Amino acid sequence: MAGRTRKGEQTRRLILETALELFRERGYDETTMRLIAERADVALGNAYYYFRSKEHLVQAFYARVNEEQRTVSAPELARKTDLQARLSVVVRAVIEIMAPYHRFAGSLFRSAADPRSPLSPFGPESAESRRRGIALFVDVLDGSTTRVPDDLRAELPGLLWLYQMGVILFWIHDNSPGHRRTDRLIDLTTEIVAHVISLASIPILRPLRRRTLQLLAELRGDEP
Amino acid sequence: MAGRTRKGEQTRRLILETALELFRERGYDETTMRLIAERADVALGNAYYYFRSKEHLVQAFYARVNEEQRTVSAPELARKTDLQARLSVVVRAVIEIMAPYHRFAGSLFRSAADPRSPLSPFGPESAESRRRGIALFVDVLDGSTTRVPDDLRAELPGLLWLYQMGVILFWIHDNSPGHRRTDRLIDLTTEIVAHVISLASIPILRPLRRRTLQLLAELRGDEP
DNA sequence: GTCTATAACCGGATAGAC
DNA sequence: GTCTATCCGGTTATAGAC
Repeated sequence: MAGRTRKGEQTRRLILETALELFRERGYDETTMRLIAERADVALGNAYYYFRSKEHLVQAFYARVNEEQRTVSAPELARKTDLQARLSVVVRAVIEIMAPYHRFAGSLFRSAADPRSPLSPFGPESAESRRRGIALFVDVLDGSTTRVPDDLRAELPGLLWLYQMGVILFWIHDNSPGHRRTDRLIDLTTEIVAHVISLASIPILRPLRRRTLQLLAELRGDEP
Repeated sequence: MAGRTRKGEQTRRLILETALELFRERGYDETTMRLIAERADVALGNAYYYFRSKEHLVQAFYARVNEEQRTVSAPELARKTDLQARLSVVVRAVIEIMAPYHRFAGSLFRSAADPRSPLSPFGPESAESRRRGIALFVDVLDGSTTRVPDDLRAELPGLLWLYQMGVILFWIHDNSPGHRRTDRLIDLTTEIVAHVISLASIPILRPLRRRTLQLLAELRGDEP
């Protein structure tokens, strides 16, 4: 594997930092591999030695966002027990971290939806980063005072992670100053989501809940 | 504009049919503009004369799917009044029509999520095709016997169109034979969706409904 | 307005020498 | 690990024929 020696690690890091810098400055398409290599003062082929493709640079970006999201949210999560508040903290964090990459993130989501792309958040190459993303929502739930029915508890983190993906998709299309519209979306939707979760226990909705859970259970299992 | 004369229309059609054929056979990336031109027996430049980019060929694909979905669903819609049944008809239709393009559709959804891509279903270039897609769900609702609160009625077609996009996204990732898993998803989710819509009228859920509609109202208006 | 032919540019990706 | 040279395909440009 690439980047095993001290020197290799340094070169790898240099290339990644340069790439992220350029992504922020110019977006995805305008950032050519040639430009990354040039600014990092390495040969084009060398960039490809460390990152098999331009898309693999993006995987590295995902991993970093993930990591920072957890770090940034931790102190606030330690202080809050209200489900809406906790949800809001982590979702706001991910948007805040990605903020400098707004333009970049747009082109990014391209590959995200392609199942054969190594960048698809649903694909096998992203399993690890997805697992970590979902794990954060396990913490969000575990630390909250809201009562969640046991059957739902198992599925909820994955659903909340999907919800977060939805927010990110919205943010990508949001050009309001300081992503105000996305902030507002988070305000309103975390409230709705928390409300729905608390309603999930009431009797009239039991059939709906059972049906929904059955659906989720069925869809698990023979995923490619 | 290109394709105004009879002959031009024919050439345009020839290029499009050839492209769709190749998309079915080889997917998106493997289908080069050079290959399309070659098999259609036109010059490369001529293909670009009728379709400004490879992505514009895809817009044409969207339009056709849209059109066929309406045609194929029409007879069944004329006979059914149950909301779940009607929903099921149109969503199944769109999957059936796209079935031969499964691999192709995967790479397709790439550009779909990029707001700056001419293919984004949320972008201005797709406004017309989106409008038509949503219009079909207006028909689905209008012909059904389910009672829908007035405030919700305005928003629902757009939401159902989004739901359909979700199904398509699932289908893209579905490799089960004969897209059985997607069929099952449609069974279960149309039932859930229809159920939720019918529940929307009951009093306990009124606050939730109001809040959700307020959210949607607020998000409309200053979209980029 | 339609179309051909051909050359060129650009950027992602790879091969193979050092 | 790193470089240079090269391939490949989307896209553009040009010049001219019907």
